[in-house]
Amino acid sequence: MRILVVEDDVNLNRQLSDALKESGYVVDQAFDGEEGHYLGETEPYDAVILDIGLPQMDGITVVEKWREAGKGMPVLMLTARDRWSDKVSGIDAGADDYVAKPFHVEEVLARVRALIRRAAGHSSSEIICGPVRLDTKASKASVDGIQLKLTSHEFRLLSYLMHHMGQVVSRTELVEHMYDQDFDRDSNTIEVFVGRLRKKIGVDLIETVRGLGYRMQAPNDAH
Amino acid sequence: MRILVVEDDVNLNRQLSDALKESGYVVDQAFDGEEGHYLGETEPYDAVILDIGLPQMDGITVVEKWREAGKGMPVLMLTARDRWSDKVSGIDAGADDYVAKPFHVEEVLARVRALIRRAAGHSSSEIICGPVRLDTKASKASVDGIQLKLTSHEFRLLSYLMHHMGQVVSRTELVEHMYDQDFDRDSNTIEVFVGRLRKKIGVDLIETVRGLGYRMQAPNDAH
DNA sequence: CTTCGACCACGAGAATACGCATGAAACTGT
DNA sequence: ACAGTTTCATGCGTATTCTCGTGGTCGAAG
Repeated sequence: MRILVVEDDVNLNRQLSDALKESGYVVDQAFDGEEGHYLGETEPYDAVILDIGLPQMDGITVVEKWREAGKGMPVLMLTARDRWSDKVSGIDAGADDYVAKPFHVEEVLARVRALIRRAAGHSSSEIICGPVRLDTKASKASVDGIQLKLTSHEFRLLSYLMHHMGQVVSRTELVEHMYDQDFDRDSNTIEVFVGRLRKKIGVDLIETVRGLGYRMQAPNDAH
Repeated sequence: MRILVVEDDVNLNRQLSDALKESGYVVDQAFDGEEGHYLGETEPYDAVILDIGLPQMDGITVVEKWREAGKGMPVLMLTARDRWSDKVSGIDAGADDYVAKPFHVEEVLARVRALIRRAAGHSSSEIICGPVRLDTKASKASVDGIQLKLTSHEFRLLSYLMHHMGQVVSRTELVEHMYDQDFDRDSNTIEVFVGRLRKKIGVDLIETVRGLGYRMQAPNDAH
């Protein structure tokens, strides 16, 4: 899962980004409205954390522009004080949620989790696919009840696949959501990781759809 | 749009319900956790507003039970002020959003709007033609409920035909949509693929219109 | 009603593209 | 410097796609 943090306060930005990375997300940072807007429009993020008060272009304008351009990713707004009118207009402009400063980082993390899982159409913080269980809250996964030991990229791969269960996920889509900005596209890294994941969670769970990508699904189709 | 309000404070409950009705929603009211849980499990709501502190059963438990039972409707939680940990656990239990008391009714309305808007984006994209079902989002197709195993070109062909159901689709049109750029015109690949598709989904569904192309249609023509 | 020509279906093999395993090399943080 | 992790290159096996040839079907015209 790839997240964009747009916040001009350098310290706060780093604090948030670090916490997110710790939870296993890939994070891009922006420090003013224009940079943030540009990134959000060109890169595919699973969620955006957006300060409302920003140099160059304020947060509300940024969201509005994204929504006009058809970008639908979930946006969590950071509002300065208890300016509740800001919150309302932010939400109506297209933001999906807000947190008032000052906030606990834990809370922001919980809200980001909720936004991402809601965007994927899941209602609880645990996603279950056959014997595999993904605990988004703790960033852990298990098979048949026993904990998995996954490397960070393996976890990101599993997480993305499980958030898009039943759907075919292309290689490029995976690359875009597992890595930040620049990454050499032609390589078989994804295949390698899929292979390693399959070895750990069982080979039947990730189906390969030739020419399109991969699909995660509980294996009950004998067909 | 039908909304459930679960709140034990009679005044607050009425206040919210009135505001919602004013906005054009249909509103049901509940005044304790058990009643709320029962209603939410038996009636189909588009959104629920749920107080966290309730008699009989607290809000977090209510959400958890709903989620376990597979109920996925968006839930907006009302939390007592400053109970930061409550918010986090509420969100992780499966609530989609929360508002801290005391709140402005305007704000609750904005959030309900946002929740419903989000939920609407998850209607599944399926095309059905007789016994054939095509799920474009998952890149899957089935006949009489059983999964089809289609290759990527077969799927593309089926997809195009089903998107133009009832219309005659010419060979060149198909070629142009199944292949990027240039393609050797003198070849009968399309015919080959139509043949293979017919073998998999049943021969009656794709009618050949001599001299023009193919037409997909549910087979009920006594002709 | 028959015949003719164009159009289409289908099978089987050849050519290709694709995904996978593997192991070595490069990288990372401790 | 070391152990764990990630990246890259190679070659192989196979599913998929394409080509080709034959025979069948349809429709119009005589």
